[in-house]
Amino acid sequence: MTELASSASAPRGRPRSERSHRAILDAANEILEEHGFVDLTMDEVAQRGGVSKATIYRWWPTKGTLVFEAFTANFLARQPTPNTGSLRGDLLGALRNWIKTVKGTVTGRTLVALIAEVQRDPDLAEIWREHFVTSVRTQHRVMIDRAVERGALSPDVDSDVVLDLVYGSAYHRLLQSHLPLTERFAQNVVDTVVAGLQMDRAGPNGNVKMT
Amino acid sequence: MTELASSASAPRGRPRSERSHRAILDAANEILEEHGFVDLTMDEVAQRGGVSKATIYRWWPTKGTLVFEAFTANFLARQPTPNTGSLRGDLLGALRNWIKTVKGTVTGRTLVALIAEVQRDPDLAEIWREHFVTSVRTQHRVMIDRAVERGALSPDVDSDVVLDLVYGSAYHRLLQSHLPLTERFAQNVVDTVVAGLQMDRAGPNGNVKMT
DNA sequence: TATTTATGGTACGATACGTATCGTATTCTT
DNA sequence: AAGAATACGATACGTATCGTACCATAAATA
Repeated sequence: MTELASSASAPRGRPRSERSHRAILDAANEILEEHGFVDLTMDEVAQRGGVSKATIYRWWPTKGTLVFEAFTANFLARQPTPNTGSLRGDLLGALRNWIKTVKGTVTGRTLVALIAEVQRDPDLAEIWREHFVTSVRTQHRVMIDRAVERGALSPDVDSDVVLDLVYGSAYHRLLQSHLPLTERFAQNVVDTVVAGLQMDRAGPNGNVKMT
Repeated sequence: MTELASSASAPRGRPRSERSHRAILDAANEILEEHGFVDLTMDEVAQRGGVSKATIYRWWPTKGTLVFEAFTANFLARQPTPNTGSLRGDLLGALRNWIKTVKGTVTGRTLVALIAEVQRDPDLAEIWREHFVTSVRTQHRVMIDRAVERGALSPDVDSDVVLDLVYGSAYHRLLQSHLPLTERFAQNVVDTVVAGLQMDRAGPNGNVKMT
């Protein structure tokens, strides 16, 4: 990304300190665990990482972008896409993974805080959509594509709507906190969606014109 | 709330200025329209409302609570619960109302900002759940109860999950902005959910133990 | 009239983001 | 070896904005 012709010519000046890079991200993750996003201050990241604040701002324009990078790799690694042979099994497995990752965890609290921050910072919102939402959804969409390939699902099904139904309802409970993310909830959601999709192969999703 | 025995004894000192009360809420709504939640400052509310900042903080402990009150009545008034005689018609009508209210509007931007603020302020979160989420959901649940009464839906259906599916997916698109809130989206969501619920009267929601 | 409560005006404390400056360090180029 | 380019740590500062403190005054009751 930074330099495509890496072997041809090395960059001119002093190279970026990989040690500082890691120290900053590690410090950010530490503070996130201890205090959470709102009470994480850039001064503390600098102090604990043994770096200057100028160095942080040289590479991350805002607090949000820093926390985003500290968070993302960690989160994505915990979201493998299951492959159980059935749509129901895949969706339920994926939703269970997600719940386990976010429910009552630092990761979950940081996820919530980042979604909140995204609503306040348009620049971060763009990064969020392109580097988080898009990649997660691309991964998740595989489950639906496989079901179509197996012939278990009509190709006319709108995979975006399927993902919105499953994950939208889950994010809803995470953000509104009106009800807990239980195993029963996961099963009800997946069962209802899968039933709704398989009802008619031509499909409820073809009913678009029926008002 | 403030004084139950209103007729028996009037409160002792100078009464609250209803003029200032309204001026503060009006100013807040004005600024929300012009600048949005993040750039709304309490000083500007005070200045534009012709009141002192101390007066604002006497009645609203935080910026979030003030904006919440300025927003809520306005929003709730725009969310009537349709009664079309069918579950599909009701849910689709309600979802269309919601989309119309939030898509590309000041109300929508303020809703988003308040949900973000709720994630940062636990006190506001409690008010939000009790005075917004709960009342909206109570209203919406009527649509499902009516379907059960008509015999169109099993009483075993978990109405909370139904609401989470329909509104969760919609809030998901509002907050993540990955895809637009189109008419087609609304129809797909409602059709899939309704189909999933009616598939088997005993129901997908009875499948809880089947893993 | 005394007491109680609310108001407007304003100054101030606290916090924290993000910028600016400076001398120094590390690397490549010539 | 000298110079150019870039990164680094330290630190002070500007800026914004929330929320509090204090005052004299206004409006109501007892």
